[in-house]
Amino acid sequence: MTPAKSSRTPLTADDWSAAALAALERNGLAAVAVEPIAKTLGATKGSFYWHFSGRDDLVSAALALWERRDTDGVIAAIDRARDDDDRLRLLLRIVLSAVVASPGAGAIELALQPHASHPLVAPVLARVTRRRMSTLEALYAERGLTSDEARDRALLAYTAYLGHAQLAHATPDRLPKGTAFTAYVDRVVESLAA
Amino acid sequence: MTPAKSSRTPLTADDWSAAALAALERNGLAAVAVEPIAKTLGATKGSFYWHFSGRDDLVSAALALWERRDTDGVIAAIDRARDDDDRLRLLLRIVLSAVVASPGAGAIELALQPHASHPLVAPVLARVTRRRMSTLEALYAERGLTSDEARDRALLAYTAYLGHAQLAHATPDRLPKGTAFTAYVDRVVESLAA
DNA sequence: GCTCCTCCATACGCCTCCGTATGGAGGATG
DNA sequence: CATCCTCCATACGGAGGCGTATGGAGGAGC
Repeated sequence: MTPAKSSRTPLTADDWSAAALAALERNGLAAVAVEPIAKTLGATKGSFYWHFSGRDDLVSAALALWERRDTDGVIAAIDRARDDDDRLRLLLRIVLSAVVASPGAGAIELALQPHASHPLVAPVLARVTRRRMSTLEALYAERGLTSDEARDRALLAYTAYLGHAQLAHATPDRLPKGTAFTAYVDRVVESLAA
Repeated sequence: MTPAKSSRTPLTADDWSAAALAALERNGLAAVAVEPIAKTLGATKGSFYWHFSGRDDLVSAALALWERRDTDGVIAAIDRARDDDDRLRLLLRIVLSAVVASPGAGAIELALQPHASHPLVAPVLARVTRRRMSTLEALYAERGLTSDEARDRALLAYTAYLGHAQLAHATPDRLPKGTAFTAYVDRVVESLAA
């Protein structure tokens, strides 16, 4: 059996952050509540207030974790792609497919929508949006578009992604399934990258 | 002055529904709470429980109000348009512009996102999405597209609208302003209607 | 083996919201 | 003017969340 007998390994702040992010992803910002999350971790508030100063602290940690995981990750993957690949099409295909493949992808920005002006949420949301759009804009500029054109195209591509994620989570039955879905993604990618 | 002296006119269930919808629009489903809304109406729970059976009843009423106001309204406006107008472009232009013109447009579907699977929310969201997409699909079919093509194009147009609304509310500074905005809308409409 | 330091459980008071009980003001109705 | 019915205020109990106080278990270091 596992080494420890009954004494479990101590919880870390990251454990709490991850649990908070999971709660945020599934049930919205209101679900980032100390006592319910403590229950899922098999702990009590005593542990929480040792690692964090309060609920706001936990919310901030979860948002920071999201920013690192979902935005830095994708952007880094694209940067790592071979330069002569069609990185724009690659990026679009990755993110549009991920929304249905991995259940949590794109769920956080949706969960944050009702709290876009929340003092803890707003700066993170602004940063994530700006970085994502800059990446898109650069990819369009790479293809020879003017600055204005690249900006508009990046805008349309990003709004299409956001709406795609929204639809996939709220009313998934509206999206085609199986091969029809990949065909649909192909058409969208072509439409956005043409 | 107004007819009544100090005695205010009695509240109706619609007053509560409208206040609930406003709260939902601004602060999410969690803000549809009896006591805070009572405060904004200058009343107490005593009034509320006269008109409604409980909180769920109020939520349902607000959702029904939204469905009537935001979806029936737009679809009816399009149906009323002269047949030889380009109704697809008209619709797209209306909804894309409304998102920034009237602050509340498109805000409810965003506020509902974290609760898409909520038993009271899910059916309304499904109905609204289905009807909107059917309308779009019919407009594309009108232009001679096949059924499959029309469905895919409607899907892309609707996701672009959703994402546009999301961006406009969460990070409005990412959208161009003034004449640049109308130019952007023109390009999006052309891209979607071409 | 004693001490200290880390990590956490328990217990408490407070606040906010839900839902219920109860009574009362005020117009309608005879 | 007495009565009834509509609409609502007040007051209460309960649930669940936040933050604090306090003590204790258990390993690290000497």
